[in-house]
Amino acid sequence: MPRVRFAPSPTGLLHIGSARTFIFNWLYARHNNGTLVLRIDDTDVDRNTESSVNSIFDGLKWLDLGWDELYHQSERIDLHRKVAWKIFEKGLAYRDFTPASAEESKDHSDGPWLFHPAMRELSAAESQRRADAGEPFVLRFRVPREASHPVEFRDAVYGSQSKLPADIEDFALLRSNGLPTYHMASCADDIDLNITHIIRGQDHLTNTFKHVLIFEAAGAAPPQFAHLPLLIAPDGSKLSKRKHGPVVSVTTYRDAGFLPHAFVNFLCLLGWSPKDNREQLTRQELVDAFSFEGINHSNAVVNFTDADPFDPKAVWLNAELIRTMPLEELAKQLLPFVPNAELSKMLRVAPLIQERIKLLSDVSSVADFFFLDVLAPYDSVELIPQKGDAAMALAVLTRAREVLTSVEFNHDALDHALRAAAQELKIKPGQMFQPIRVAVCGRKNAPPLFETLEVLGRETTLKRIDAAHAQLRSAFTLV
RNA sequence: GGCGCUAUCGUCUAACGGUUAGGACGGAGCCCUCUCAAGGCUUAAAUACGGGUUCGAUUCCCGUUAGCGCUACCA
Repeated sequence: MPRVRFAPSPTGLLHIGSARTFIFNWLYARHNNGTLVLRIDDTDVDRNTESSVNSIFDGLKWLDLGWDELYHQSERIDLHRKVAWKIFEKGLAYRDFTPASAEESKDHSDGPWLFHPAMRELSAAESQRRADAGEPFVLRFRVPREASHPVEFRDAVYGSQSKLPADIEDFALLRSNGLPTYHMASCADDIDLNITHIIRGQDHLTNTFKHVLIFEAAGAAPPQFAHLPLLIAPDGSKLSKRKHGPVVSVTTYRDAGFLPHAFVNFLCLLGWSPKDNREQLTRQELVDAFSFEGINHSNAVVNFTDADPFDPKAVWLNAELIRTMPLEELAKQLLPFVPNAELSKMLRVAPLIQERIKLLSDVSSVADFFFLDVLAPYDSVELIPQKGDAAMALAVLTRAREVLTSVEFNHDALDHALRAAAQELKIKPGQMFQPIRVAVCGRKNAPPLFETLEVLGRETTLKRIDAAHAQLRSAFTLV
């Protein structure tokens, strides 16, 4: 049974790239009947924040996928240290007493910095003596320099990888404050938690050589690796909160009214494909179709602009899902996006807007007039129908008021009565409907008229027609 | 600078050496229609560049260019 892990570091809001890594881990685990471990990588005490941890949980819970086991790396530091010193005892790591302040002298301009020769060659006795004297040091991995054969591993996505030791620096295992580095903590935990597959972003591909070295030094077989192409911005740069703002954060999508599954579906299509032209997949279909073979090698652009912060494909996927939702479910989901709305009302509004909204939050701009007591001000010109004038609008409203006072408020009755009224006035149905629509909705673009009136009811309808009538008369000083 | 990864329509992607290079989103147009949507139909749009290998390269190899990543006592 495979065991995979998602290991976010809580240094900010949950990033959509992290969310995708989580999703791919989840898919792999579910596809293979495995276990998904959530591990909070919080060893960097200076940068970790409580709110960031909360943001991660908020985001992951919203995705509604779940996980099987939970660990906090900060509670496992003793284990990390133990493994580090085990590696030291094997002679595969050494103390480096170079002060942190001298680290800037590392020369990167001409090839990579590899190690401080004097420190790497320090005798065991001398090393021990200085440590006993309380001199601070970092514990560095002793990358084998004699061996000329490369470090190798096979990535499930990118294939065979190899790197010469001459290109790998003696990286740190333990910091001078005694805390493990990311590499040390991560590998020690992966070993201890029996992780069989590490699925993570491609930014770790070159780090993996170090990790292979650690696994071997610790006497453990390296797990399988699968690196994912990165998510990038339209300009090709990496997505960053500082540069691209809220679009990189999962909670932004939640707050904008994305359905969790639409978001998951969208993210899956970034860097992975089922290879059979399917775009909309259910959760189960994703689980069934997922494999490392379907993962691409090149970075994927999340297509957003300043004007349009969400990738159009994500929006489309969301709209498609909204259209196929059961109405009761849709109404419930819509409720939080309209202040003071009641479920009973929303249940009647939902069918009218189901195919007119792309995001749940659109309800507030598309259906606001159903929930308002008094309409927001609108331009009287809007009341004037196509190829008509103010007089026509006034005539329509006058006649409409008469008709709507007596007609039964259901779709067919309204349909017949209003069309008949149009015929009487010798105008087109469209010319009849527009002034009424604007009068009751406050705008030209709205759901179909008869259904709308039905939901609004006679009282509100007449009140708004009267208001429009009065507004029109004063605006055009008509009799 | 060194090392690594990558390169198909604007974007996401398909095409185990042989296709009129396919699909989706978005765009444009038409139809439907009480507005807006939804739906239907049509359409524009791509193999980064240069060399090989081959009867034949989007596909394999090399180079160039470009992008990204790593090169921390961050993760």
